[in-house]
Order: sequence, then structure tokens, then C-alpha cells
Amino acid sequence: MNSQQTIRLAVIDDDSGFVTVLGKRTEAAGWQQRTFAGPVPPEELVAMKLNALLVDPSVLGDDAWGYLERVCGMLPELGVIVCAGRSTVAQRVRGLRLGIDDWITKPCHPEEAIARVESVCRRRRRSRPQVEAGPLVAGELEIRSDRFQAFVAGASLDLTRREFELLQLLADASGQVLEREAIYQRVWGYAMAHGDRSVDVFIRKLRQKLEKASPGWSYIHTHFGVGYRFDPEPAVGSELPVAEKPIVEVSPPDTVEQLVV
Amino acid sequence: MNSQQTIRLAVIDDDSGFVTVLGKRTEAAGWQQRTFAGPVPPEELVAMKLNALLVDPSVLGDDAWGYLERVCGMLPELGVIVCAGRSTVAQRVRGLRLGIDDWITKPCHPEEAIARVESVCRRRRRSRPQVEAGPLVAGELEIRSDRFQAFVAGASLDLTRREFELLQLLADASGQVLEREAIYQRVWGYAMAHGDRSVDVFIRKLRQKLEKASPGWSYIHTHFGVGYRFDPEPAVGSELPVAEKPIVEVSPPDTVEQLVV
DNA sequence: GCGACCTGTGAAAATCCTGTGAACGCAGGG
DNA sequence: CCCTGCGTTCACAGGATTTTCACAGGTCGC
Repeated sequence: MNSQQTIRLAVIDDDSGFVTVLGKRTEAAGWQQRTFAGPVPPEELVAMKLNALLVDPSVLGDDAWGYLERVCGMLPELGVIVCAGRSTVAQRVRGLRLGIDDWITKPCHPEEAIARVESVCRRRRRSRPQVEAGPLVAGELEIRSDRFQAFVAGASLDLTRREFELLQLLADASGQVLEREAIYQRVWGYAMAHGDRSVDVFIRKLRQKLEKASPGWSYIHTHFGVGYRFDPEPAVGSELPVAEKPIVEVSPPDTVEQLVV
Repeated sequence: MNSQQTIRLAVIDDDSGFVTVLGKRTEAAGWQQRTFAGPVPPEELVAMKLNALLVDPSVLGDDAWGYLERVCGMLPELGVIVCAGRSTVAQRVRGLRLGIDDWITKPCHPEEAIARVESVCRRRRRSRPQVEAGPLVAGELEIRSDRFQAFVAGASLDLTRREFELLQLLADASGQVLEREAIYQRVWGYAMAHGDRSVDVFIRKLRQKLEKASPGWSYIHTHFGVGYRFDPEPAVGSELPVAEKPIVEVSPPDTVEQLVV
């Protein structure tokens, strides 16, 4: 849960060379990046839940200023970095006052662009405690990061800090199988020693508390030889006989991989 | 709300021409500016309660990087803008990763420098400036920021300055768990040293005074391993069963609802 | 069906965290 | 110069939480 949180970035630029190089670096850093060669309606940007937007105004057409203003207005939480060719002081000042977070001049080194995007995100995150994202609900569960607790029908599960962080991590990656190493790395913050069973132990504690508070549901599933997957499902052997769910397990393409971090 | 609140800026640079011009502009903008020709101990910067720092690393001497790192570490809330002469991409990237918020290259137009400082500071405002909002009431407590005091039934709790600030911070974030680091950062103004127990001690003092003035209520709750949460609740085994709680409270804590899905 | 591995459990042992009481150092007022 | 109010630091005690272990029970590939 440290600095290296994954960043969702959108790039609006038609300089394919620059964009490609940038893409490689961001991918290596574990960020999620989407690229566009022309203006994207602000509404769509909203839907992407971005952390930052890197844009070359030359591809925005005539109403570049208006577009930037609209984006900054609609998404005050979004970090906006302009990366433009020639520009005057007056233009840069206008942009910055308008709500832009940083203005880089091309040609620029991708590494610097990334560092600046990172800097902007860091600053924004600092100013906005993780209050936003309303409570995450799953099954009968309600996970509230503002209280470091999970609730079922209003009753707290009394999770300890570690338990909560583990649950939150799993729930955030809902549906995905996470390997033990990846889990340990992200919750404990450092590499897991060979043979460490801490993750298993905490999974058990979590399952116990979940079972007590919300019997009839199973939330955490074991994937033998791999890791764990969070996915709320009404218990099978329950009174409801049918409703099968052939359960394709392997689920969509987005299977595993991406642990890295 | 991003009103031009006055910005407190410190400039560390020995380029008298630049500094002078800058000073004129910031003054015109109503900012408070202090200028230094050499490195200033981070502790002194803390005492200045700055919003931003504009610094030319060439006047910092040999340990410029170390200095910047210390400043960024101690004052994570401070906006740090480096304004340097020649520099390489590697240097800029190093600075930005280190915690610098922006890196400008000299010669630069004062107007742009100001716009960038402004941009960096813009993010930091989130705490609503409800300075003059009516007194905040919680349980039997009345917190009056205009008096720097809290009262119960008209009687002052005799809080000291720190105690009051701590209480106010907690009450403003009512219902939310605040971590010690965050508390220390906001009340003391700089980063908490590892192992510092000041927050705990003040919490105890607060609890003592609250208990004496308003027995039967518990206001500050401990979240083991995390921090503290302010939330007025009538003590459990209390004689008054219910009916109390005029309280408008921010949220009916949990009104369940989810289930089913 | 048979080992070789994994994972689920319980409980003991080792750590970490918070509540407290008290000593210190400082600064302002008598 | 002494006294008093405040903020900081310490050290310790009692709990709460994490780790570590040894086993039992399951799963997988042959």
C-alpha cells in the first residue's frame, strides 16, 4: 500500500513514436494505460476512472482550451499534464491557471514525462485521503476503508488491521486469483520468506469471521497450488438447491498473471 | 472554494534580480513571501508554516539532494518547486521521484514560476474552510473554533491549544478513523518521528477532560494498530437508556441495505 | 492405491501496541 | 529566582495481534 500504487493513465497524442515508448515504460511500471489519437469526450474519461491524463493539445483541434477547461472542470480529481510542442509563456500560464497540473515541452524524455505524471498523482493523492470510493459491497459484506472495517448488516466483523488489509486486497481484485507471494508482498510490504504460512493463517481467520457474520455465503476460494480468489457466492449445499452455476472457473481471459507489482 | 487563499511561500535563491521581480508579483497577488540566499534548516521551514518552497539547488551546496530529501520527508504537505539552471533528464527525474512537485528551468518567466507554484498549491485544499461555520456539536460537546475551546453545558473544558486542535481535527473527521501519522502531520505540521507517542499522550489528556466534563459519553475510540476515531456515543451501561442523541451526526452509521445484490 | 505436496487447524511463543504515571525542559509571570 | 502551565520523552504493565510449529486432512500425478 505504499507509493507504487498502480496508476490509471490515458494518453491523448498522435505521435506514435512517443506514445509507444511511453507505453512500454508505463507497462513496465505496472500502470494501466490507454491511448487515443484524438479528443475523447470528457464523459468517457469519467467512465475510465483515471488518475491522470497526458495530452498534446495539438490533436485537440480548434477548441483545445475549451476542451481542457471542460475536462478540468468535470474531473477536479484528475491529474492533467499537457505535453506540447512550441508554446509561449502566456499559453503555459493560461493552461496552469485553468487547472492543468503540469506543462511539459516536447521533445521530452519519456522518463521525465512519467516522473511528472507520478509527481502529479502523488500530490493529488496526498490531498485527498482515501475517503471517496464509497464502501465496497460484496454479497452481504460491506467493506469500509474509512473505518478499516467490514460490516454485515451493520455489525462490525472486528477485523484486525492485517485481516482488514488482506480482505480489502482480495476484494479489490475480486474474481482474480492472487498468488501468496503477491498477497504477502502487497499486504506485508516486503517479500515473503520461503515457507511462510502467514497468508494461510490470516485467510483462515478471515474465513472464520466471515462465516460467523454471514453464514450461507462463501467469499474466499482456494486455488490449489496457486493462491486465493475472492468471489462472494451463496453457499452451495444451502437450502437453495438449484441455480447451479456451472462455474467455469477459468473465467475470462483476465486470468492470473499480473502479480508482479 | 479554491479561492485565492493567501499562499505562504519561501524562496531560496541568490539571483537577486529574479527574486526581486518575483517578490513584486507575489506581493501584488497578496502572497506572503520570505527570501533566503542559502539553505535554511528544515526545522525552521517547519516553523514558517509554508504552503510552498521555491528553491534553486545551486545555492544549497554539496548536499543539495540530501537537503531536498530531508525537506520533502519532513514536510510532505509542502509544495516544493525546484528552479534550476542547466539540468539533465536524469537529474530532473531524480528530483521528481524524490518528492519534488515541479522542476522549472532557468531562465524562466516569473509569471510562469508563480503559476506553477499556484498549481502545486491548488491541490492541497480540501479541508473545508468552515472556520466561521457555527459551533460543531457532538453529544454533549460543543466545539467552538472561534474560542479555541470546547464546552459542555456552557462550561469550558480548559483545553490547551494542542488539545483543542487535536479534538477539532478528530471531530471534523467524525466517524472516520485517522491514523497517527495523519493526525500528527495535520496537528503538529510536520512528519511524525518513528516511535513518537505524543498523539497517544494527548488523546489521554483529551479523554480525561472529556470524561470529567461529560461522563456517560465516550467520544474517542481506539482502533488497534490503526489510529483513533471520533464518534460520540452514550456510554453503554449508562442509566439513560435512550432517547438522547439529538445529534445530527453525519451518517446513520450503517443503515444496512445492500444484502441480496 | 501411493507417495509427494499443499492447505487447514489449534495452540504456544514472540512481538507489537496502547494506556499510564511521572520526570524533564522551557517560557512566562509573580 | 521560584512557581506554574504546557508539551515532550521515558519506561513499564497489560493486552491484543502476529508468527511460528507440528499435525491432520486433502489433492495431484503416476
